[in-house]
Amino acid sequence: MISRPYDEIKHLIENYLKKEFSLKSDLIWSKPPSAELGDISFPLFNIAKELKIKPDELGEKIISEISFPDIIEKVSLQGGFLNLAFNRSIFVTQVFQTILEQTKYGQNSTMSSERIIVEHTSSNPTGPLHIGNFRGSVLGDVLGRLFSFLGAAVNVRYYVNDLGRQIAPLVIGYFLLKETKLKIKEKGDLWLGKVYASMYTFLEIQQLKQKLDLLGWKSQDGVSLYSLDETDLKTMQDFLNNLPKENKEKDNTYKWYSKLARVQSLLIERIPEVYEKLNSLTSSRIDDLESMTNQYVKSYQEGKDKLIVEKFREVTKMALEGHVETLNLFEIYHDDFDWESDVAWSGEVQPMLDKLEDKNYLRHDGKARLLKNDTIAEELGYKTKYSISYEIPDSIIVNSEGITLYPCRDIVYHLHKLEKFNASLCYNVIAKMQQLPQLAVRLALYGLGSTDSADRIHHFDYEYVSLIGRKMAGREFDYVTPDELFVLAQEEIKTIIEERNYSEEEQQKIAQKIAASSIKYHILKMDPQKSVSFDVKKAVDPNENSGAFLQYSYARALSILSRSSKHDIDVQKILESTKKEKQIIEKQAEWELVKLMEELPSILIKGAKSLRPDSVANFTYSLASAFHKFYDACPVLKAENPELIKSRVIMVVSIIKCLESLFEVMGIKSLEKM
RNA sequence: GGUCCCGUAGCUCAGCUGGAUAGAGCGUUUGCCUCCUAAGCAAAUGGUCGUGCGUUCGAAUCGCAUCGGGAUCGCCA
Repeated sequence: MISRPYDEIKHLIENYLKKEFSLKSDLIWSKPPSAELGDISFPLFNIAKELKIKPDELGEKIISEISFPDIIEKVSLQGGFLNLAFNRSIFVTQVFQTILEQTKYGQNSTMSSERIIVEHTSSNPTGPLHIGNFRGSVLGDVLGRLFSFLGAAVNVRYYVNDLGRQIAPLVIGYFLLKETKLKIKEKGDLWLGKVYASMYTFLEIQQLKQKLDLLGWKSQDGVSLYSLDETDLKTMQDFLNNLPKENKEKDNTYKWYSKLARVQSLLIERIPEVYEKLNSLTSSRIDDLESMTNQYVKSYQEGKDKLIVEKFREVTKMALEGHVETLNLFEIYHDDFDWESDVAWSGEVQPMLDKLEDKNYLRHDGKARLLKNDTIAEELGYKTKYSISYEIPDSIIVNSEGITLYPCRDIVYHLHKLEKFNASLCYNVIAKMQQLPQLAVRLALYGLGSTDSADRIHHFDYEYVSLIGRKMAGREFDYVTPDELFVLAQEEIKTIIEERNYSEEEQQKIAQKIAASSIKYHILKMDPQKSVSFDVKKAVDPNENSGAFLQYSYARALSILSRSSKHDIDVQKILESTKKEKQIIEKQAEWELVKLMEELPSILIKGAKSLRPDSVANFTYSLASAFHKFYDACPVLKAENPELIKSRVIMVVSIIKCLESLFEVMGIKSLEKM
């Protein structure tokens, strides 16, 4: 356990109060609003009330009866607050020693008894990652790093959703193009995103046309089933307008029609080559895309048709490779990849459904099956346990075609997920949108009797990211990818570096590292629960975001050390002497910096326990900021006297260690020069 | 309509196990490189913490109500 000066003092007073007054509640410490009042403060109101004494009287008693250790220099009482000031020299000597004696400052074994799975990203292999799901990647990555820094065994997994119905049109389109020997000139996942957007639109247009046919609209002869040409648009509009108002389908169909017309023209504008080429291929080669899609999905789910399996795997692997490439740019890595299709082929889905059926936890609606979420939650005490008082809606897990839906595989997957790593905890870093399906999985596990497993699985949810003024939509090929942000950020950064004397190669390297950390930091620093409207300009602006600010503080610190020999200062020697000598604090900037450095270990623990990786990011910012202030206010190598030089050199070494730990936790690369 | 999340400075956000005068960055204005990297520092500007009521010695923080924004609620994941 970490012993902090703050905690020591707290325990000292607390123990006194417990012994003398048999105090029951905990003592709380806070920071005084201004430096003159001291460094640590105890509001006495609550406990004074419990002990039935006036706050000031209690304060007097504490002051007169406790003999404070040397580290406390001043004790005072002010309006019910007991304020204490540290002896800066003793405090700093102690902090420096703690920092220097650890290989990695802040690393500890708080979580060493845990084995934790972090599942993150798990994006659909239908296109590139975009900043929406990338937010999950960043959060999951840092969460994993944090747990691992605190001693937990961490296993980072990616669940590949390769079975979704939406993959089939992509696979169909991909092979239509492949047969034409078309060369792919861009990143695979981006390419697939274009194919997916096109094919899905064709499918929807077909469905719309069929729907309108049912309502009595007649499509023209010789017009493609998969596109809305001008005559289509006109006759559809007229037809829909002339439908009687009371027709229930009218409004929705009209909306659908308008949306598709818009999407079609958007895609023609954005990705003309792919869209038009695929349109003609699909029109001439495929009679009925919808039934082909269903056939493909069914066949892949069964996994018996080798050719189909190969086709799906080829496409999904291509997408996945693209995702991994993107993630690696940002120092984000996975240990294992689990394929949804493997879960389906394990043959365990049907027995699982049967079991739920036997226990009467499924509701039938035609061929469709619904999980009786509320019944399970009620009967098995889930509602009481997690104090849920509202009614949980049922979830569809098998559709009316008899096709099992995503949650079915997810349930089976989760039955085994914990075993795969012998995990004590599992965090699924998944968008908030998935709240209900995630709850359904847990409830299904309850229903299946795996209560213990269910309780160890947590949905770490984060809000979605939108672009300013619009939503991101894969089906409209409208999203911002981390890759393009990376390129933009690099360009911005290069304009700054150009003024310095770096070689082309160095420039490139530096720009890459800064771009990656800046984007990552920009996303990480925000509360996961806040929905974000993403401003590309701001994400990429080196002045706006502070990823560079952090790296700059590190580079500045290193640069001081690298110049030490020129000033005849032997850093190694100074470090060796720290155990014997007392350190000096002269200026306020130094004092603020030391106090922050002292907090680092507890910030990490708090961040991990409260599942707030963003708090680590924001702390790092404060620390870097305090260092910049120190840098400006306190010359190190040219300090007034040798003692001060020593203390400040140790300060620099300490801040470097602090930043190294924090960078490791956030997956930010440090730069020696920038 | 039910459920969940969010409303803090012109903009983007910290602060929320209740604590003293609510903090950063961007923006606007002004200083600081003969001195360890100016991607920095210092200063000015800017807030009835959505609104109301309640609990409390004390509320941005807790409770209730209300308004506004977002997500989700039977066949997509």
